[in-house]
Amino acid sequence: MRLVIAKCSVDYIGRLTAHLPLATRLLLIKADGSISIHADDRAYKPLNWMSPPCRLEELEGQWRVVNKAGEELRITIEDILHDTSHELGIDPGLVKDGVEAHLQELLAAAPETLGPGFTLVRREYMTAIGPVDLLCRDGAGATVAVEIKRRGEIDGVEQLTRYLELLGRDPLLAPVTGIFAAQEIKPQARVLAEDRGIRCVVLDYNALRGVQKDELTLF
Amino acid sequence: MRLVIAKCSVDYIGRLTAHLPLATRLLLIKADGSISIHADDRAYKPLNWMSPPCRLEELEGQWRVVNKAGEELRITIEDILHDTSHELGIDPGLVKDGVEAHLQELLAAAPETLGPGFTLVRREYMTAIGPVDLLCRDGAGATVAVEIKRRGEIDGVEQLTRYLELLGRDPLLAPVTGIFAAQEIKPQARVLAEDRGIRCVVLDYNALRGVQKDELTLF
DNA sequence: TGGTCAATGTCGGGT
DNA sequence: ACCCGACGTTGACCA
Repeated sequence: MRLVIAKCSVDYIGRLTAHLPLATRLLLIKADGSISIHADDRAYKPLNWMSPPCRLEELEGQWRVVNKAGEELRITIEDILHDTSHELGIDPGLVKDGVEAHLQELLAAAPETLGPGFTLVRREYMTAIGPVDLLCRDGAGATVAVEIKRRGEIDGVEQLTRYLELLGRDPLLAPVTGIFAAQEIKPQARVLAEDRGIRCVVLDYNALRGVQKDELTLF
Repeated sequence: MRLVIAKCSVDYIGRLTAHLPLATRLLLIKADGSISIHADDRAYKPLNWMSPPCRLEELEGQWRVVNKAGEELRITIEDILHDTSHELGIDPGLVKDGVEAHLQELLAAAPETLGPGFTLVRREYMTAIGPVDLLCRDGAGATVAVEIKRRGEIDGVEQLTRYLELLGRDPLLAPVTGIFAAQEIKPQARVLAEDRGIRCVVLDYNALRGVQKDELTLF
């Protein structure tokens, strides 16, 4: 990893055109060849960047980065104030807990959370337009499609609606009802869902984890 | 801006929980108080970060970053290999060209691109569920809602469908037809749109710019 | 490779 | 502060 503080201007010509006027910035060159240009604010986002795979051609006062798609970053260097390189090695990577996949896992292990007598048919039930998070049967044996979100918003309701429309045409499954399950459901999403006859269920991650733990202690 | 290369492990407790095992990484501390932790790959995304506003408390071998929402980043420092600070000043900021706003601007100036006799009623026509990109009238005087995208995908069709449903209930506007206009329209989005009676129009950014330029030269 | 979806999405604008 | 939509979204996963 190479860290360069430089007075520079930048032009990007690719999916759009963008220009950065002359100023002092951080140029962050990584071992995979990627480069990002940071100002002294916004933790997350560089002002400009080029993702790998790409190639950096370093000329006098003019750096040029190009990728396969023909996108180009042109960095005009006025002055270099700092230039150091550091050996970092391969990172062991990030371990996450609490994302949607875990909610799905926990709910698949405890479908009765959604209603009495609920049983799981399949997780990630494939359809032509994408996978349904959970396919269940309710206490009466009717098919229920479940869309799981961390935060339930309108997009999620639309997604579930598309699945319901498709699944409802399958005579082996019809009639199919829907459940929109999330840790938090935005009011507008709830209105839209209920207007379409989709039941909303608010999930408690810790409680679900507790349920699973209790079940584990049975063995 | 402060650049630290350190052997560290990191824990994030917030919207989710995440852990980074011990390794050498870049800690990027910006003037606005934000911090991001980078490995030697992936141009764009840090492994971990905290967005401003947040506060960094620096103890012996243990950094702690917290924000208003109670999210926390705990950085355990094993060894510091590099530590420099640099004055960057305020960045003049990025100038973009070719984003959706420009497409909308150009199309608003040349509504006849969408069909003979088309006229503009309003850009960003407000509704209860959000702004319609363009509201037009066709050659026969009927209302047309136009959704503009750089890349037309299913989400955009859903969005336009919601607007059409709402606008169609307004007796002053009804009946309302829809146009899905984009520089590129994905096949699945086209199928969905046309299935719902929405016309698809592929836009040529350069041609549109040409039209506008021609009009400008008339004056 | 292309399609679909999640994300600690981030960011900006309007109400 | 909430809501909504764009983003060079990025990134992962699966057919």
